[in-house]
Amino acid sequence: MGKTDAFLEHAEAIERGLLDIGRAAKASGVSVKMVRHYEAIGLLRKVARTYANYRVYTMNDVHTLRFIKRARTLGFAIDDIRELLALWQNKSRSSAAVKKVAGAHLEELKRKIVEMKSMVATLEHLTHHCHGDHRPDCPILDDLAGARKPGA
Amino acid sequence: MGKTDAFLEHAEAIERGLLDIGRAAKASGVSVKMVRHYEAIGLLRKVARTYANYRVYTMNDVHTLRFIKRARTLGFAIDDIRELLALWQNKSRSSAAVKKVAGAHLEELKRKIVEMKSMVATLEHLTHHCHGDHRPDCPILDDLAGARKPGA
DNA sequence: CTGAAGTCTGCCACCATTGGAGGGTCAAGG
DNA sequence: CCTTGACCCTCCAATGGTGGCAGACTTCAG
Repeated sequence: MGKTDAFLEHAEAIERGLLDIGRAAKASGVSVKMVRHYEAIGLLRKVARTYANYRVYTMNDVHTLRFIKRARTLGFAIDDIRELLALWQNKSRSSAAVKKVAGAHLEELKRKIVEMKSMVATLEHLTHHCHGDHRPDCPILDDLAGARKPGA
Repeated sequence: MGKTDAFLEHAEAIERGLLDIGRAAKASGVSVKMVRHYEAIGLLRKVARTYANYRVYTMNDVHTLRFIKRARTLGFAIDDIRELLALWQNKSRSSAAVKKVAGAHLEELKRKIVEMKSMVATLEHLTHHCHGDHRPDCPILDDLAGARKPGA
């Protein structure tokens, strides 16, 4: 508070343990592109800049980026992550609120898996019955064309 | 060939068993929007028009739309469908070519399922250990924040 | 001083689909 | 004839998350 906020020259910032965007990206596993993007959409605070307008990150920012990265890896959507970040930073949160977000995502994942498994089942059935040779006859195309098992 | 191609007035077209886009959409299960889109990207031929510039579809077009619809339901990408449609319409195709497209898609689906299952496993583990009550302590946030089982 | 590597902003592309704006057309009924 | 409502038309934009490129500037090492 007392000290001026905008000291900030690149070399000096690095010396003081701060990171430029490249280092922050490497340290968090998020691409430089996405680091900027997350800032643009308000997932990450607007970070400080050097005189040359370079972004300057603290280790705290890197933690946030890692949090985002991990959440993305678990398939959370950006808006979910926005909420999770808010909960993370809110020390009077309830774990129920967190569990609710995770639970909804979990259900969505399961729903999608069921859907894809159904596709897989159908496709495996069809490919199993497809000769896969030089001849044109193909149950896969028959199915797509709407032929429903002529024998059944 | 002999007869002029562009008779085409709306009422007459309908009488002759042709369909306007709304009917074609309903008959195929594809939305009106997407019917136009599929034409725009060359998945469906450029259909004829009435004098008033309304699109006119044949039952053949409806079959194609159903084919596309079914393929999308099975998760095929547009470019895959483009290829499948070409194979469908090519009577000297080899079933092997069809099987190859389906097989690649199948593998991709399986890959995604494995990926999502891994997410589900992690999330279920975490939510299982989350109290989900008024207290702030939450293993889900701990995981996202990078805390790796302090006990282990 | 020069060159390479890093950073800045801004814009476009992907994929499939939906939505809207702003207009024309068709059919039914007054 | 005129209105009304349900169609249809085209064009444009947005979604979500990421990558890529262009043109300009900065930094740092040789």
